[in-house]
Amino acid sequence: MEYKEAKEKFISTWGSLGSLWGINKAMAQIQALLFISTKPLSMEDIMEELKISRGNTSMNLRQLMDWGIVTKEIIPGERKEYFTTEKDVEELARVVAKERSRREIKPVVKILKDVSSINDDGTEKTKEFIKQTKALHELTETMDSMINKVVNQQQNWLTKSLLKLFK
Amino acid sequence: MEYKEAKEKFISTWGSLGSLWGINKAMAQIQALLFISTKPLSMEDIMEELKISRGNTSMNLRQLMDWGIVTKEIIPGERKEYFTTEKDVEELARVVAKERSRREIKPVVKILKDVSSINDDGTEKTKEFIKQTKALHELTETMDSMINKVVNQQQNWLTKSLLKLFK
DNA sequence: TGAAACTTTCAAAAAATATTGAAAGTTAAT
DNA sequence: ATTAACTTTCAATATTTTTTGAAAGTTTCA
Repeated sequence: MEYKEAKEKFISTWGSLGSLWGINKAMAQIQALLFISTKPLSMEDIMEELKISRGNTSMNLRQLMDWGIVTKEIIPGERKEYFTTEKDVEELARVVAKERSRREIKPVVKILKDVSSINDDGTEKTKEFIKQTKALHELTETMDSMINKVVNQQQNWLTKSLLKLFK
Repeated sequence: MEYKEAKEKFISTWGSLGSLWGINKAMAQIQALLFISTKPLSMEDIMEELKISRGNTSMNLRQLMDWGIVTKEIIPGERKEYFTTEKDVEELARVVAKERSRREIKPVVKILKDVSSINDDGTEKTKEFIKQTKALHELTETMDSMINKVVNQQQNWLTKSLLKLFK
């Protein structure tokens, strides 16, 4: 396999994987492109490489910046804006996990807590509802706490310690 | 909050959360409904409660069965088919994690392995590509191995041991 | 075997989501 | 203050995904 083919395969795979980490295709592809680039890229560069429109590029770059994964790079003497992504995979994983926890898991934990706290009127269906949503609440909270613990560790802790632990 | 309101809130929250665990809204809602039900439900029951069509119900029940989360229950003397879901949250988490690993993570790990194995022609861009995709391959493989390790543990191991470890 | 009771399939329709592109907005240099 | 170089916004459009519903299929019982 040649560089060009491998690159295209990587970008498209990473793009379709977007759903797994909760972002859209273009967003994932832009990140993938920056991830393997040896230098910061301009909006033009990205549009050209991925064959997507200016508006699309602009909106998705903003979202990537909101996630904290991509940063603007100002190149002295240049008018254009350039972009780079976090190059360290573990830091990347940490940021993604943290954001998903904040955006998606925490709100759900809150709702599970609320709905599992309804008054027990003694009926079977209410008892079952409380029991099941409580169990879900506890599991979700445990998972979230795990994620956040991992996320707050030092560089390399993730691979080194966890791999030992689980292998 | 009354039972009815809590139930509706739970089902709709769980439904919109579907994306987090990689299934669609109707599928997640059917699972949620079965999860808090005190008895197996028929297709009619589900259609009625969730206000969705027969075809939709049938297709999504099949998918839930493919995932191994929902099972058909034959009630003696009844012509209709009834459905129940796995009621134990940890078993549920285990099944979901295992399926996602198999369906989504493993194929990606394979592609990452392939693309990171291209011939190093000595150019900077090829070197960067190999370095970055290798790092991603390793991380993804580590994560997947963790997930599978957790997934194969005994009942309760997840909550009891991991919580202690991370709290 | 016939027919009632039920489930599955799938083409068409609807809904949700992503993308475009051009106008409006911003910034920096002269 | 003007203009050139660039970015952002957003209504319109395209694409993808989900849902519907009716016809076809299956099963069970008499």
